[in-house]
Amino acid sequence: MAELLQGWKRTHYCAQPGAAQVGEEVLLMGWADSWRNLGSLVFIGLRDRTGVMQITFQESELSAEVFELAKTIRNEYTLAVKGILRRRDEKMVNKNMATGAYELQAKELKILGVASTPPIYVQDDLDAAEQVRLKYRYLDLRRPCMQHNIILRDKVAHVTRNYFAEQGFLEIETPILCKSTPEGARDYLVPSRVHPGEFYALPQSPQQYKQLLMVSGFDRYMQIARCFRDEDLRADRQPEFTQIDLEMSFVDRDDVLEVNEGFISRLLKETLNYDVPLPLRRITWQSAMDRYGSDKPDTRYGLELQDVSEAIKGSEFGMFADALAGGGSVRCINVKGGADKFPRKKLDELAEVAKTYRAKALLWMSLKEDGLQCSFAKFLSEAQIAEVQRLAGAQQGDLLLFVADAKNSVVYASLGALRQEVAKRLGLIDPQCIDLLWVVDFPLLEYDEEEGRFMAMHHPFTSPMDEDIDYMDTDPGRVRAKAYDMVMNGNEIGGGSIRIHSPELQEKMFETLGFTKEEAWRRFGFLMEAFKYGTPPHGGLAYGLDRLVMLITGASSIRDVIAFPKVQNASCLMTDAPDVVDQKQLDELHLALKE
RNA sequence: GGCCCGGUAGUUCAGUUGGUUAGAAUGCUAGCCUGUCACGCUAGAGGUCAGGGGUUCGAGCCCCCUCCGGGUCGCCA
Repeated sequence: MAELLQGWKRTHYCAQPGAAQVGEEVLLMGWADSWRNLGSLVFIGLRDRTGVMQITFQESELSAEVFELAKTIRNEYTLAVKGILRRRDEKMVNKNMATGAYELQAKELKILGVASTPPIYVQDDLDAAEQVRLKYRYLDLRRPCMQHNIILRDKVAHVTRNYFAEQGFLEIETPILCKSTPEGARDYLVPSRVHPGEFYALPQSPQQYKQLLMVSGFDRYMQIARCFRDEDLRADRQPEFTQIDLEMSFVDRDDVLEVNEGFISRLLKETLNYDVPLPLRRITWQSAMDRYGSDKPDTRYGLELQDVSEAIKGSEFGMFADALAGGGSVRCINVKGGADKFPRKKLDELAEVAKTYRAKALLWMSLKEDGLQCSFAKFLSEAQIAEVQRLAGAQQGDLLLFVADAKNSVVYASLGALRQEVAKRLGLIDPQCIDLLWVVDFPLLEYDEEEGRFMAMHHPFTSPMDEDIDYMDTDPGRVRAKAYDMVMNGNEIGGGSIRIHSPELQEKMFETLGFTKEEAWRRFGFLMEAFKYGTPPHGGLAYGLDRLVMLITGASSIRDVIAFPKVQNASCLMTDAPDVVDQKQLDELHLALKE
């Protein structure tokens, strides 16, 4: 039977008592982490979020009633124990335990909650399937490593609020029930009871609200904001996630970057005691793509891409000729000393990686001791081969991996992925290294073949660069944006831009995106209307808080840093959401389900 | 929507060429034990082999479908 507290008050957390409390009465509350019954001596490990303290129940020192009760304790029982803190004898000290030099000699005991046999062990070395962990998430979260992640997440939130408050930012909440907007991710919709047939949307981000706050004069805004996107999940993507969202007025790009460099440096100092060298390196989007094949390059290792299109020009090799004729390119990476490390079978595995990203094939050139091996040597002259090797900086023992495609996006994506794969396989990544940089000068627009029009690469409120505005009519693909991403170890941890603050330019942007004037006003009229009443130049940035905490804790999925995450099909294994609802609820919302 | 991997005691797994009553560890239950800390010893309970269908004398194992979980491409302004 569960007992009541009846006035008992905890004096310490489990890991707190030490030399200062020896000989004193201490009252701890927590969960039974372990139990060992030696007959007339019972040991209980008592756990709370700070750690574990050993409790001893000695039959000779206790009333029969208390001792009998102690013998019934099993794992995960919730307990309150009153006792005297003892220093353990030298030979009984447990060096594997933070509190191993002490133990609590119990005098009184309350079993506050009994526990059924837990479906998972509440231990760090648990290897249960994630499916089981998520069904019993409340137990999974008792494990010290999970407690650590969640507590560190709290710390990140604290440092964030403190830093931005010091910088004069105001924390302002924005609505969760919003207006659905086209462009961007699929919205989660909420039906309106009062307005039959109409829907709210959950925010994909507070983007438009924070811009309106700039119009209102709250010139520095921040919010730890929940965002929702109805798209497929990944290890680092959940349907609801948290952003550290910022916006500033009367600033240009460098002002935003500077404030945020201060933030990331403070954050990594206070969480990991890591000193970030400032200012952060900046690399243009174009150069990130050319050198690393990615707009979020991991620059902890080399393996840079090299364009060899010029060298192979004129080759009759179909794959090369097609790539160049189609406006694409042939590029390679040089795996230094890789000639002997990738036998045919492993090259085939790498080819599979490349093919995932739509590369038609992976071509290779291996500079082995006993001569050149190359999948396309017969199509090139000796001079061309020599030139390829020169461009790639190839030496004896190196392995060159090539992708040729008429679409540069395929060449970039597949070689970018190969860089990562090769680096992982060869152990080129120093796990201690933290690599931070800005990627700047993103294209404003990118052409979408399916839609047959230009789409905003970032979002439609992003400002073009001043000197590129004129190209919006003549050559939209060439316009660069005042957009920037912060990248950490090959992960995009934050992104933002200077926004358009002129109603005319905003209208022009919608026009370029193929909106009619009417449509643009219907969807975004409130924003363009607002811009007519005196709008400061403004810009901001948003960090993915979950991703940031994942990187800081070293977790392999953001699920491990979110208390109650969803699984791949966006359901919750613990609550079984989403679920069917009563017909009455549907009727009230004027909804009929499709047969 | 596509591709890949997985689902066998509470948990983690093994299960040979398709062949008797599906095993191990751990956890759990009961008993013994005053210094355990992966406690030990003794005994015991515990299975919809994810679900459905098929092939076969016979299916955990082979085939088909479905469900569930993971990774990934598309998607994610």
